[in-house]
Amino acid sequence: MGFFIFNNKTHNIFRKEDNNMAYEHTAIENKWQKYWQDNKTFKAILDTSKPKYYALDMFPYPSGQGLHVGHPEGYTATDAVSRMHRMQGFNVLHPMGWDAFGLPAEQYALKTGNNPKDFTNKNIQVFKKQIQSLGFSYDWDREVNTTDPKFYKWTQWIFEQLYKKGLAYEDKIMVNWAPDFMGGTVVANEEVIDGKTERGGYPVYRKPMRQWVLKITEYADRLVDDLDDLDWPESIKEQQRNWVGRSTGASVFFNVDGHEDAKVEVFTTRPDTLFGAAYIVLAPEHELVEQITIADQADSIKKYQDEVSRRSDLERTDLNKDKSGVFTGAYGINPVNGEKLPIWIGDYVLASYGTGAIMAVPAHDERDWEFAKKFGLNIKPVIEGGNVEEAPYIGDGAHINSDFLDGEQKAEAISEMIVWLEEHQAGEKKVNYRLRDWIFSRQRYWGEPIPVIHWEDGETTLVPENELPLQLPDTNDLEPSGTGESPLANIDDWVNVVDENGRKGKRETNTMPQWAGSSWYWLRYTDPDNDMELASQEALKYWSPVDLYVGGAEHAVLHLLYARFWHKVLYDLGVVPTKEPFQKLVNQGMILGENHEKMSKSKGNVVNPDDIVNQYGADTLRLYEMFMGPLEESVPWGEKGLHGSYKWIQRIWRLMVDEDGKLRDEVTSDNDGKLDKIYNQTVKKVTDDFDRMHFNTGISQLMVFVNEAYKADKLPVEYMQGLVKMISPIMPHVSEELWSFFKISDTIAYQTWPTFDESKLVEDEVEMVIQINGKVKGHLKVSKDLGKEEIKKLALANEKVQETIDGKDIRKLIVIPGKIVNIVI
RNA sequence: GCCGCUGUGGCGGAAUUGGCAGACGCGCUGGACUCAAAAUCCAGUUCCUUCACGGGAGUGUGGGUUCGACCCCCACCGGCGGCACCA
Repeated sequence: MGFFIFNNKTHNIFRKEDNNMAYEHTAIENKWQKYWQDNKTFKAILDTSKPKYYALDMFPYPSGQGLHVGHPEGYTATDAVSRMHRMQGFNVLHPMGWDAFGLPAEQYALKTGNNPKDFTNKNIQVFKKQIQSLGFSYDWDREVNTTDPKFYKWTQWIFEQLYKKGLAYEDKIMVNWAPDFMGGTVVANEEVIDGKTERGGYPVYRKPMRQWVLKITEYADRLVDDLDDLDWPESIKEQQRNWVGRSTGASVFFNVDGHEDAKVEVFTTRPDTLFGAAYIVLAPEHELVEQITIADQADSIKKYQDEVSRRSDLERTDLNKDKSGVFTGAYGINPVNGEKLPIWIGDYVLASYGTGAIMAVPAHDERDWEFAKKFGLNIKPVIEGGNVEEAPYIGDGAHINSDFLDGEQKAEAISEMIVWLEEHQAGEKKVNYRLRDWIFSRQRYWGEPIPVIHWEDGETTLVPENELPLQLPDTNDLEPSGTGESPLANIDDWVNVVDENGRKGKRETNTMPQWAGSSWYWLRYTDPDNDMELASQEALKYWSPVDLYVGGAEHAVLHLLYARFWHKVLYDLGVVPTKEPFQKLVNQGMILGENHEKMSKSKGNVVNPDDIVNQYGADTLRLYEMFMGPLEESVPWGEKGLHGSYKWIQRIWRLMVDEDGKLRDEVTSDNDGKLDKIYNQTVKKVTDDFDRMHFNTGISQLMVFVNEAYKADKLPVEYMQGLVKMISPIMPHVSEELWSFFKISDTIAYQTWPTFDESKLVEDEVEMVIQINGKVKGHLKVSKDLGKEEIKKLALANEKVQETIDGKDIRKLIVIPGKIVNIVI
């Protein structure tokens, strides 16, 4: 215990009367937030002489609920990375904005007769204030807002480019029609859960409707292949691959017996099992059904089709695993052996995937096997192994009953069959995708208007580029159209247009989905005020790509896939310089309630960040969220842990500041060397851990250093400055305040990140472990350069070792210099 | 059902290349300071056993590879997330 502790004790006596100089989080945080704002400390300026770093958060939807403690977790992580990079000499772009189109604002407006714009702007103000109270180093001059016409001008511009490239088209397609939802609207597949709308839980029906669709399928291969070069979590890449669902196989053509003009095309990933095909199944909606059905079966087929069309998706999949189907009476000819195969229809074959028709190989496919068992169809094995009467055999094996494929294994048989099919014009190699084109229109007011005009003569044109943005009309009187169109259909002034020749037309009343703005917003941050381009080439070249993108895993597929798609289209147009938008992606985990359950109002376990900031301060909240566990994991909130973080900040404060509010006398330029090793170790570990976003372990190393510093008599000023710098990415306010004691610079934000001296880390003596049969029996302090033989001798001479060996034979002796000796007896 | 992740003290979590399991924090226990409490500082804290010295067990379970396994391999069990008749 050094005199420093003693010193502290004596001062404690006076603390009761005078604790003015204690850590005052509110005053400090207000002071520095104002300083940063007034001085535009974090303004990012394009400067090609410096290396850039682009750290991005997924921008939030500014809901009326305000900020949740989950938000600051990811934000603090990117903020810490940004602050550290600034200190390491990078030119950092760290922006924030608002994904502000969306359903709640429109619902609110419909209910209350207000304008969604005002409501949204109010929510943004609340969100912004809350976010600013946490001290993030955003460049607020680059704030974007998807609902701002200056922003959505370019969303519309991108739509027009898609249209010109043939990637946006209108189609009458089956959509998810939710008549009870907001006066009737269409929702995307991904917004339907168990036959109900994701929000509100209204029933959803299939209905054909005119929709705008984006041809994302054209990019399917690139969306899969380009994942390989990205530094993303494997789970997210896997989800995207599954979503695109690329599968390689073959198309096989079956002629229909007695119908010269009819041909059934099936898709299969197992063309090698063609000799085992027992029957063919068409989706009930398949276009050939009517043509080939024989008169006797027509009634039952019709009845079945009606039945199926009334079934919801829920009944077709989840609830009904029982196979159903009806025989058409027609037969297909197996091209490889001329066998006649009965053609059935059944709803286990989906019209939307592949060709809507399959060849059934019941011996080697579970679904086909169930169907065949139920309807007593032939089950013929073509691969050895298993008993196909008992269960389908899915594994690999030698082919049998397969003519020229007999004896071959799966992979070989597949390629040989494809060669045969192509030679005989009976089929071809084929790649299929699960991914469907992206339904891009919504029947809503509060979204970007689709810049299209439908003229009375049937022509469809884009709104000319120089007339963009096509603004949403202001209105306080939103009415559901009731027809399935958006409320815009009621606003005659806006909908009806006349061109210079007197031709009449109507504007497209569909608007874009919420995904539109978020599919390109990160580009706008690079040059947010540009009226001529979505961003200048110079800015895009300098700042692209996003180096670090942090957000929740709930956007694993939709947002991140749509964003990649748009980015690739813009890349093809020469607008952006990189193939992919986000080089590194990190998903922060969820913050759970204290009861380990997801935070929700109904469970009463929601923590409001405002309360934490008031009681403990933003630095404590930031520290706690970074210390509570690995960023990627879901971790439960704990009030006790939060309090511990608060105490640690005060402990640092007291380490350096005395009761008179001055730097302690122990902080000195006189270095007695006692903290050399731990300090250099700390710089090394913290730099490394923060770099890898392992904040919890980096912070723990800083705690170790502080604990050591408390035991030291002298606190070298250089080390104290280094400490303040190292905590500044996590706790920026208190760091600025402590930094100001050194009177070096006004702000710590651009001070140089500490470096470590490697020579201070190596010790002349190392402690080695002596094990006997893998169990630790003793330790050995030796010179780090000592040779194996000497170590061996010393180890064997150890008293404890002698005792344990007790004259037994040594069977083996392993020496790893500097680490371990293991004696096997 | 399939795919991915995950399982370590009372709790959150460490262990970077296969080399002393449990860093750091919370909680708890004890001590110092105080009339007292709070705060602070110091020390201890995986479990079982022992007054103690010591001994034994131990990273979801069972096996394997290795001088040595939280770490690698095989099988199984539990938790979380995703997909789900995708041919």
